[in-house]
Amino acid sequence: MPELPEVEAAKRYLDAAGLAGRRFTGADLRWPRAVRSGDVEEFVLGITGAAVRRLGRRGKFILIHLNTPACLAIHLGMTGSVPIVDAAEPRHKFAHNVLHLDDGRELRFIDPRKLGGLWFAPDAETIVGRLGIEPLGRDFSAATLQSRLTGRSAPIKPLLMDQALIAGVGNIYADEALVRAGIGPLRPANSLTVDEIAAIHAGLVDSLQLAIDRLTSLGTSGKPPTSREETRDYFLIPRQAGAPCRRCGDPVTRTIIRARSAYHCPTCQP
DNA sequence: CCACCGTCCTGGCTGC
DNA sequence: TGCAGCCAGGACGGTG
Repeated sequence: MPELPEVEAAKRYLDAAGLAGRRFTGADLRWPRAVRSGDVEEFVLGITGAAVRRLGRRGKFILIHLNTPACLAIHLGMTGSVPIVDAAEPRHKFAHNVLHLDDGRELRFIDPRKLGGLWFAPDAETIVGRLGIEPLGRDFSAATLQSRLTGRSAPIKPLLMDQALIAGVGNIYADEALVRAGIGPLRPANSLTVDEIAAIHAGLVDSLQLAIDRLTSLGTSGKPPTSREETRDYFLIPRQAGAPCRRCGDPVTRTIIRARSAYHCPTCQP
């Protein structure tokens, strides 16, 4: 479930928790398969002793830039979270992997369904270099979106979720962008007009920014935001078939597109 | 380029 | 109440 807004909120949480400037003193990897960058030994050796220079985000990846100057990256998958807690605190059942800090705290990677992951690489580009454009970046415009969609005959929704095309958009915000634009998820990308693409662009930017504003207004104290309960009521499209569309009140429809649940309002999105 | 499949995982749900 | 079985979800690799 964490998509760009939730990952951004998690990154801001880590910033607020004072991760920058801290040094990793070691790692306890009880679920080593979470390390996706290859060698687990290399991961542990790479971060141990390294200090955090600054935090960043690219798509759905949290980037922890080190002073070495390698990079540690975290992907939350669907159920991941990254609280920083005192090492003495009892460990959560699913806190399989723990990175020790030099101030007596630890960064715990909690991930019940184990779809998230950890990366270590000499530089961030190695990890996130293949990602597409940042939808909240300066160079993401209706025109750039259009150029990236030209010649594509696939339905628009899975294209919006293609990380190599646009970084950070997942199932929920793709649906949100499309309902804002009034466009059905199955519309072939090459059938969209310039105005429709502009509406999708605006819908994407609006829904992502609104979610970030909401998540961060909840405050960064305590545990990282988990999104679900916190944003669910603010989605235009309820994620339940038959539930009323928040815009027109008509029941929304659930469609399976590429093995993903797509919710849309047949009235608002003809 | 497009579509589909399997893989990773387990909490939470449905149906019997 | 118990239990079996399915499903969701993101990314990636493979096949046609």
